[in-house]
Amino acid sequence: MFLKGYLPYRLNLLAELTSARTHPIYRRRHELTRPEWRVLVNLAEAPSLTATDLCARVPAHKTKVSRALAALEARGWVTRSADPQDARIAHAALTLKGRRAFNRIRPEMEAATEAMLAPLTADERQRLDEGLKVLERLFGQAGTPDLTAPD
Amino acid sequence: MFLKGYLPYRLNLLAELTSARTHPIYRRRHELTRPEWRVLVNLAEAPSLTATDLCARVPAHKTKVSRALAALEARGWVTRSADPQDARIAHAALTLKGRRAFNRIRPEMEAATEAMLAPLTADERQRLDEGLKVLERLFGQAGTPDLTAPD
DNA sequence: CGTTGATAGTTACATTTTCAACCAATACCC
DNA sequence: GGGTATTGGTTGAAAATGTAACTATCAACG
Repeated sequence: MFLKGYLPYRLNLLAELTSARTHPIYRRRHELTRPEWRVLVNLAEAPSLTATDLCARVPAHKTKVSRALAALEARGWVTRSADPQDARIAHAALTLKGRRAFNRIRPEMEAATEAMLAPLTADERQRLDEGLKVLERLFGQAGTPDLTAPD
Repeated sequence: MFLKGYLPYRLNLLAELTSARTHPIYRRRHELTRPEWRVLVNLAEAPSLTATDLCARVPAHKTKVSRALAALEARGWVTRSADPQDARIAHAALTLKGRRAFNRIRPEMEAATEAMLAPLTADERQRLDEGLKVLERLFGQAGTPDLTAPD
């Protein structure tokens, strides 16, 4: 069988299966698309970021980030302020309302993830983490594909 | 930091990074969407499958499978034949042309994956496989989310 | 300065995906 | 049988994404 040992398939399947538990939380319960959620998380972890920063951190193509920022701004969760040096750049930051929203959503996400992983022993969690780290190191160094560009 | 240790994010990112290497092959070089490619692979591994079988194996929502099958059929890579017992069911199978196409694409996909993993030692590959198996076992047994339904 | 090229970000259009009906055929049940 | 619910699969409209082109600003160099 080709599929069962095929790494991109295994990863995509596992990613979908885990997302199936968490996606509905931000999607249905909080009406956020995935790029919006990711932008929200990243903004929650930094005082302010430009769209380009977000592209690298999310990571996502700039059109996704642009639309996610526009949606979050329209919702009053994000403000953008012009850079004093460079008029092309805007610095995005969470508003108080945005931070409160994140603080509401975050524990729901963590609870869903923990519930999913509950049956795993400490040793299994360790092995899972090790395995993912192998790939993360691989991509961390060498020619990481540029996700900010389209395929 | 919330994100760095957050499993769904880690898995999605790794899945995207690996797919970034393989996706262009079936996408650009062979003009296949991802659902079409997955349906193709699954049909290559079974003599024939119904749309419902494919939904479970791909896994994907039935509209994706329906459209993928229609596209592959239009291309002459798949034929569908009616079930003699139940007129609702159609059995899909690869044509010779479809099988040849798969036989052309498969080694390209394997080569791209192997090139990506080339820097890994045997031990690292082992740890990666172990880690993924932990999750696969977890989902294999308990309440696996139903990907054939929408979120 | 003035032209040329790069960069930050948005917008428009095509393709995909999602989601909610929908049709046809079968199973269930009285 | 005859009604009702289920199942297999398709279709159409709306939402999301990918892609390319575009605007505006800045940098570099003559």
